[in-house]
Amino acid sequence: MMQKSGTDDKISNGFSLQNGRRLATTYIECGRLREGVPTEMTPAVDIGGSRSSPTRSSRQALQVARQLLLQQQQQQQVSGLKSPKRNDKQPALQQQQVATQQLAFQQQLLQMQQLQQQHLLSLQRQGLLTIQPGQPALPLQPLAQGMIPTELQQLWKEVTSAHTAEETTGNNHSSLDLTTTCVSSSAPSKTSLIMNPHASTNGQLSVHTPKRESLSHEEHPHSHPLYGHGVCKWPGCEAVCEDFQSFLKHLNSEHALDDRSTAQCRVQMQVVQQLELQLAKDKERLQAMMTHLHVKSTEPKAAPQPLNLVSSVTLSKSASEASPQSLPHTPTTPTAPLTPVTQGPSVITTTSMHTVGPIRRRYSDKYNVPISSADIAQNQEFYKNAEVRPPFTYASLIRQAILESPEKQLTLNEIYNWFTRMFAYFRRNAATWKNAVRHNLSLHKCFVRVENVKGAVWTVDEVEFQKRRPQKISGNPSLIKNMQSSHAYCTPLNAALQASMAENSIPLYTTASMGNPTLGNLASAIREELNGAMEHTNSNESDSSPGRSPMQAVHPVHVKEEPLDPEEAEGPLSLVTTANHSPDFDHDRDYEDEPVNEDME
DNA sequence: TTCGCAATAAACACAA
DNA sequence: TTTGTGTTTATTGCGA
Repeated sequence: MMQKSGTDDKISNGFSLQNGRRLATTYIECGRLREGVPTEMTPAVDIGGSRSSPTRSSRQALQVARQLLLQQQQQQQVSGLKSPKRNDKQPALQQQQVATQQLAFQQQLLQMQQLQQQHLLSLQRQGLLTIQPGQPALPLQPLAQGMIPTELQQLWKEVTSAHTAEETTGNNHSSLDLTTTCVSSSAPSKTSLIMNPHASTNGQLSVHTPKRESLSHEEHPHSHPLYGHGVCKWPGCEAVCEDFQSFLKHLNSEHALDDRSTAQCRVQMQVVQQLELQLAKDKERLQAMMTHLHVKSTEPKAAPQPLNLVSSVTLSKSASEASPQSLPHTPTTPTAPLTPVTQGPSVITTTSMHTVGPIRRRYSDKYNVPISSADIAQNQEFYKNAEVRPPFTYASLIRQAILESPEKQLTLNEIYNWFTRMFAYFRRNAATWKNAVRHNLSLHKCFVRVENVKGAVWTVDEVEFQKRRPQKISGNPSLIKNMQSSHAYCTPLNAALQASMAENSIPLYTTASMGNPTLGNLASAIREELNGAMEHTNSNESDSSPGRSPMQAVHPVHVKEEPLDPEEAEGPLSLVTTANHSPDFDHDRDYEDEPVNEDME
């Protein structure tokens, strides 16, 4: 998911081979120099304005402008080779020119400051950017450095015109689109600029679908990240290009490697940097949240935790620090993952999951719930990509696999395939879990072997399976109450996320990832736990009498998606049954069955 | 402490 | 003989 393609490097490489590299190099070097202290990228010109008052910023901007102009004067006096604009006119003329430019430049700086402040505010308002104390604002200084006033003037003209046009047209991505505001096309040139294809598409940052962008670019020789729908997608350009050839021509002529393009590129880099920074911060926040939740859930006891999502994270992080005894590894050699797990939507890096080899572990009985398909879309991608052990018993997983099949029966091999398909975790240590699968199939009476024309298939005896259910949460009132409140809290959230997912026909994690990638999982996990608790409470009443309707016997019971009255926890529960293949899941059935949820405690 | 369950490991039998 | 499938037993850990 992370397009860690190294924006700096790409652009740096591109620039270093092209004309006009001076500016680019200046910027890159600037960035490198400031790498260690990103929060001080703009010590003088804090265009973020989140910390300094406008007055102060203006004063600082003026100081910077003066310094820049003085530097330029000195350079012109000393060498006189650097700037193409520099001529050999008399010093008086120069000074007059400089004085004029100085005024304009100062104004430009101020205006740019204000403009970028507006953008930042807009970003902040929409939650796309969080500038915290100590976090760098968009650095203006690198932008200003190395640019001569006339260039800035032109750039500023373009910026303001584009920005005005954008505002009047109500461009809905204006908040993100700092780069769009920076350009219109009019510069001559000769060489093409290597842009990071991940960085921008039509001025919009392709943070959500970077892979698709790059792939399409590679797969189709005539596709280009900067070209689409017959339009040049160079930020702010949108020139109509009849075909790809004319686009290339346009690209080479209008967006060549000159100072203007360089400046645009740098602005884009800044935008990307900010977004990456923000992403990193959100990731960190998520980790902290998960760690916190895990810690809270294990505070009362020091026993080793089941290797679920949360514990995986914390274990992997603390494994080296904590006592090794807490993780009873088996003597078997930990095998490397058979298939490299793609960095999916999950923010949990898979590398952090690999550290735990085959471990003798067991899950809390509370996980022994039948897998509901209601929230499966939210977790399928997660378990498919993240090597996280699904918090379900083998029996539950096998049952789910079988029930998902069109004929409610699977061969052993098909069950294997389901496991590997649905869970990255089961793509390694095959011998172990396959043995466990076979063991479970044989052991549990709920799995019935049926001789078929094509061999033996396995089916599920739901009545038998349900008999196992009372093992779970034994109706601990406080626990149920706890989960109920959680459920009541999460239900609206989950419902909203699901609605969003349904609207967009996309997995929920994608939608959720805009805000918090794990909310969907968390909500569903809590809900599933609640379902399990409720079901058990219910089954305690009904299990003794197997007079359930076939539907109830076959399909897991679900708590109605409404905030529950806490008082109901110990009393009769309002329950509705949900078909295993609910309509809201059917649209996902193509993908290959379903994953399970409850990935978090 | 006991009991039941689940995970894991391993041995074994059988068939293709 | 190898491999896959199926069964069974033993051990361990956890929660009730």
